[in-house]
Amino acid sequence: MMVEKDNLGLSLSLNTVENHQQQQSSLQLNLMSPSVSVSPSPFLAQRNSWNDLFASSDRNSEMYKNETRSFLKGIDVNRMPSSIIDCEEEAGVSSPNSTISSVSGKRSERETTANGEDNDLDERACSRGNNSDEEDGDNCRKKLRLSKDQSAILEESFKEHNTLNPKQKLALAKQLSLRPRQVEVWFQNRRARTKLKQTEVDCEYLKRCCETLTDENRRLQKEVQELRALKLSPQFYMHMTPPTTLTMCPSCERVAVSQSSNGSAAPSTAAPLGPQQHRGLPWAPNPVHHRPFDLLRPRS
DNA sequence: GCTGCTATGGGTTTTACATCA
DNA sequence: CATGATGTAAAACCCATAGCA
Repeated sequence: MMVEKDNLGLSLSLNTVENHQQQQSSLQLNLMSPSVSVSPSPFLAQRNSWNDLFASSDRNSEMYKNETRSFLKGIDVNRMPSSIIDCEEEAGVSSPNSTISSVSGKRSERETTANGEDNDLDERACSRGNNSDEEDGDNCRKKLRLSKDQSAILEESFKEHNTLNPKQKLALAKQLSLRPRQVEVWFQNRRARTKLKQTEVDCEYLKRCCETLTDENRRLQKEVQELRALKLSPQFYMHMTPPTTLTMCPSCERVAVSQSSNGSAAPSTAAPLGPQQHRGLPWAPNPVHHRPFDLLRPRS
């Protein structure tokens, strides 16, 4: 949906706890991205509020681990809606796409006894179990679109948190009359779309960095040429003072020029004093005019 | 034919658990 | 017996891509 594209909830800093290394590496770029906020990821920030509702969604946390274990032991609170289970039981056995055949015996044994997460195995057998498409018969892949209401609720949930723990998934699935697998897939695809959008933003940003650096390079080369031309002129040497000790001001990063020959503390260049310049101190203007990346930083 | 959305299957990473030295 | 190393299975996730509207 086009409307959705503008509402992807993009963020510069997606370094959430569970992100993999590859994601983190790409997202560090975002810290300087000009088109989006530099504040921490909304996903990260919103995780807490979601967790308030659903205990913990962090799969690294002990609470989550315990939850997962409780799923495997078949706690009733995570039981699927009966209608959904019925659908999956019908579809799961006959589908050629079922992953049941590929799992180990141990796993299969658990499927027969456990509720909750393990229903996903059956869900994978038939990708489509929406209540509205009973007439589909053999073919599971029809009427793929979710309703507007379903999409809106999923979108809202995604804004709250871009990943789901089993409880959240089941609750959403029940609320939307979807199978947990469908909710899971929707979130996966939604994360993929977000990442794609972020990649586009990063790409644009890098492009602009490249352009800025090219301009800067051009400018510096021109400056070098001018200086070389000046160097050829004998008058150039007459204005030069011998270099002595150079130190850097820690606050403004300007170069201090202490001239031991005459003891004066005047700046060595003809540049006027800037607003940050320390009057009365021997800080010369910083030879670096500006940093190219600064130009790209978001201006408030 | 193109586009966007949904679903699938394969591969990877993380975690828990069992076994062994 | 406690402990660390290692192997294995399961779960969750990402990614590429197929199928559908």
